[in-house]
Amino acid sequence: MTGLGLRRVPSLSRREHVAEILREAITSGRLKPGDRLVELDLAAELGTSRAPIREALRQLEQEGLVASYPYRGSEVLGVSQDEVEQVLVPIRITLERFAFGKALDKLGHADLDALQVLVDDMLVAARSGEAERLADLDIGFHELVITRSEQRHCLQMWKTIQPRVRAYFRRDAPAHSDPAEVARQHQELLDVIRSGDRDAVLDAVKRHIHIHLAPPRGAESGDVA
Amino acid sequence: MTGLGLRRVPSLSRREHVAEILREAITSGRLKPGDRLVELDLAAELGTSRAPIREALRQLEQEGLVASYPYRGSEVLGVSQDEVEQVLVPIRITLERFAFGKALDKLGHADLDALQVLVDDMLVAARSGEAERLADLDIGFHELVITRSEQRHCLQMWKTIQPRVRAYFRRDAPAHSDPAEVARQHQELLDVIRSGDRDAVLDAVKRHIHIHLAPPRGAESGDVA
DNA sequence: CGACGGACGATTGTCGACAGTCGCTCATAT
DNA sequence: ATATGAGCGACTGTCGACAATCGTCCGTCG
Repeated sequence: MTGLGLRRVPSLSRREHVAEILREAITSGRLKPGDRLVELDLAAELGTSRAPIREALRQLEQEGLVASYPYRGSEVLGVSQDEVEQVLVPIRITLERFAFGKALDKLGHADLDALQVLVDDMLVAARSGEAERLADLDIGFHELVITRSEQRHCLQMWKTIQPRVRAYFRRDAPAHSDPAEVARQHQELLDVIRSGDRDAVLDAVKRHIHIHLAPPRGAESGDVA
Repeated sequence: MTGLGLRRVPSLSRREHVAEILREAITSGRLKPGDRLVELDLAAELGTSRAPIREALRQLEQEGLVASYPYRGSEVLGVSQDEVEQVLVPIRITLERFAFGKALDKLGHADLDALQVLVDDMLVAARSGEAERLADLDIGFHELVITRSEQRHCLQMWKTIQPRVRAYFRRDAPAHSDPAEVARQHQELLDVIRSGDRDAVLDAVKRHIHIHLAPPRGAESGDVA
């Protein structure tokens, strides 16, 4: 009975709530790679039974944040730089190019305004040094467009890989770019979207993600090894 | 009580078993897009309780084969041609290029022999018209290499998208290429792997998947719309 | 005759209990 | 002292029951 931070909100299933909490704890670094996840402990902590916990763990497993071994429990996973740069970033580009292309015709004025608000907020967050909030806004920007694309498989895959990317950058990557620059990049992208030039958008998305996630570190080339 | 096709095999958890059965039913087309999945029915059918069923459904949901709506159940999803060609294929290429690159140094003689056996079997399957078996061998070939790459995130993502690709081709795509050609393509790829030339392998993988999954249908280009 | 609203059936979400498995400890024998 | 293996906790896997929710059917009222 308890309910430690758990609200009686009916709009969000318990499982979704649990997954959210755990995902946040992992991507934020509060739970580190190698940490063990004991179902009973988590259930007690979140004031629920093990059933929702187990289902949430299955989901996090598919997201690559957690690994489970039969009868031996689950642990938090790490993410390698190679994986992020050579796999996750290209996949994100593929997904977003497809989604942005599909979304172009469907973005209305209200959507463009909402995107502009997000960008404006980014600037505010950047100035006041709220890194967490900046990251949330960044994610919100992309997620809004992908949602508008009405490609649910695409959105779902994006949500699947996103937490891993975020976990990597929050845990292992040093602050990699000027916060204000992040806001500026999104403004640029939004401007291109407004132009309606499909090819330009696809190209901008590619550059945007590359710049944003994998800033040039010098000339690395012999990476696959 | 019963146990309709359910073995007391302890090596495979019930959940994994359920997921396997459902995945097969969906990719084979026995369950069609729009079909409803009722937990209690599935549980009865598979001689188990709802718990493993639910966890399996969560997994299939992440794989994009089914969708669930709170308090309203789950249904089988369809896969569009656009999604396969513009999203799943590029993602598969990204994943496999990365994995094959990583696996190159780790493939021993035994592995190469195993791959050769698979290719030989493909030829047999192709000749006797066993399409199912041919597809299984195809998947086995790629999965073996990816497993050897020892990139578990990569393997897991591959397993996540693979069922969708298979479902699409089994359901909606007409027999798209000569069975014998499939075997030949893999022989070629294996030969390049044997050569050890990394760049050649990466290039071969790209071509292999493109050819195999998206045979030229003429000149389509205005697709994003 | 059509709109509204409560009751019902079907199905999902959650819970607590029990069974099975794993790793470790500790007594025993060599 | 070391190897062995039975016993024991701690935990996960599974089950059956109960609570919550949705869609629909049907009776009532305008």
